[in-house]
Amino acid sequence: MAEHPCGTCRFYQDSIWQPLPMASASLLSKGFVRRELAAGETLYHQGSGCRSVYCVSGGLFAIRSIGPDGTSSLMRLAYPGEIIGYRAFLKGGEHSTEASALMPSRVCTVAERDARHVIRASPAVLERIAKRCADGLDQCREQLMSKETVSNKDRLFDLLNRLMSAFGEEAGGGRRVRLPMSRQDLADLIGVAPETLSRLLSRLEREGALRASGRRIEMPADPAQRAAQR
Amino acid sequence: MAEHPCGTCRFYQDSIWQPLPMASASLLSKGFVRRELAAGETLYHQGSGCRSVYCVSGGLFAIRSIGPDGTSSLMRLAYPGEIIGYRAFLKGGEHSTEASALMPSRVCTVAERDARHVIRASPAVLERIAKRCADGLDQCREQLMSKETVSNKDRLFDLLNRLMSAFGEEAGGGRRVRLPMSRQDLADLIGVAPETLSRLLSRLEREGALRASGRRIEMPADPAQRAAQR
DNA sequence: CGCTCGGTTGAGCGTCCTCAACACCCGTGG
DNA sequence: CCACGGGTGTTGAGGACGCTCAACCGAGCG
Repeated sequence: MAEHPCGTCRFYQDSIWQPLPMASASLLSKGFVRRELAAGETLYHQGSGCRSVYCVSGGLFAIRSIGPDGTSSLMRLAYPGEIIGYRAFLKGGEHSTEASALMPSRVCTVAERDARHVIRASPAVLERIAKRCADGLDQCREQLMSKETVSNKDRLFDLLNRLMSAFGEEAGGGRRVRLPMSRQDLADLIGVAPETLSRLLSRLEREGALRASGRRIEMPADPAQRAAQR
Repeated sequence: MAEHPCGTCRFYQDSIWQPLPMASASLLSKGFVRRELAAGETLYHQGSGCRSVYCVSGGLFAIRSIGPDGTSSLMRLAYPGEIIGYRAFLKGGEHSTEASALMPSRVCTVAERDARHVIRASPAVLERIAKRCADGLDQCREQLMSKETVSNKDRLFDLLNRLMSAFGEEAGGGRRVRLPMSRQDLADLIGVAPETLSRLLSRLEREGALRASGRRIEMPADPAQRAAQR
């Protein structure tokens, strides 16, 4: 019989497609596509109108905004478990950003048509999508807030910590990670010029919070906490 | 018979409660309360859990965030036509901000219970609320964006223009408005220290974009445009 | 009168931006 | 093998902007 397509997913219990009555589940299965993306591949383009709902189930996505002059800037990251593309789905317009994989990644896709079918049959799904949207709003406001209250250096440190805990590995009394993005992207992410980012990294390094060499970042296990505490 | 409670509202055509089948409309009427607030009155408190959905139908509301240390800061304004309180409604948690009237104002309130009843009967309403949430998200990102790209002076000018067109009046070859908030609030709104706000105003004045005296702001009609163009 | 409160003005300072030069990595091509 | 060039990242100098602290001003009020 129709198993729930998210049944084996690591994020099943928090899935927006769950719980679902049997009939809706088989409806969902029809429109459900699991997709692997190589690093650099783009999932959807800014301005495109293909309004699927995507659930990141592995890897990392860059949500970029492309200015009228062609320059693009990394606005935020989407980690496994996050829903992306819901904004265009809810508003029914075009995507206002583009999403591309920063490392080999996987998404589960439900095409707009099918998603709307499922929602018609099970309105609770829409409720859960709306909740994700409200979460996104909270995050955005949080970001706006921290921009005023937290120093760029600290925000960079927080970001690196987040990446470290998501993708890092243990390495002799500390952790190590290979950053999946360029300095330029890193700079965009915390909202600073690349030169400034470089200097912030130097400062963190001088303070003993980390060691950086190219895209390799190492952080001492406990000492970093103590040093960063200051 | 049960008229639609929003029927006579200036924002009826964009109402989230519209269109609605007759049966749902009378359901809505039951939970529908129009409320007048005096300047300074607060609509809901941060941390409170009474999750009505509010529609601003007149006046102006301040959405404030109150820090753990008791200091409050004006995060954003809610103009007539906007829905507020939907975040707590969607997430089912407490309000993360407080809303208070900056001038004599009016809101239309639908209590959580009744709102959920209406939604159960007419899921399209939830869809419209979700859309408003996505709008809010867009606005928030827009704000984040403009923070990086637009100077504080220009952002202040834009804000004053917005207030001017919402609440200003014609006055001898220009427009005039009485600001419904303190300098501190104005400063919070554009994310700047009060001293800096004062200087920004001086600069705008020196450039001929406006004349400010206390809470009175005057803007020349066309010359301002030309002067601001520079 | 003197108080407080909101607002303005001034001085000093830190941070970040811009522009520019330079260092480095790694490919291609001689 | 080495020279070259582009892309990427770092470093330096100079300047703009906003923050903080502090003094001051004016209005409203006991």
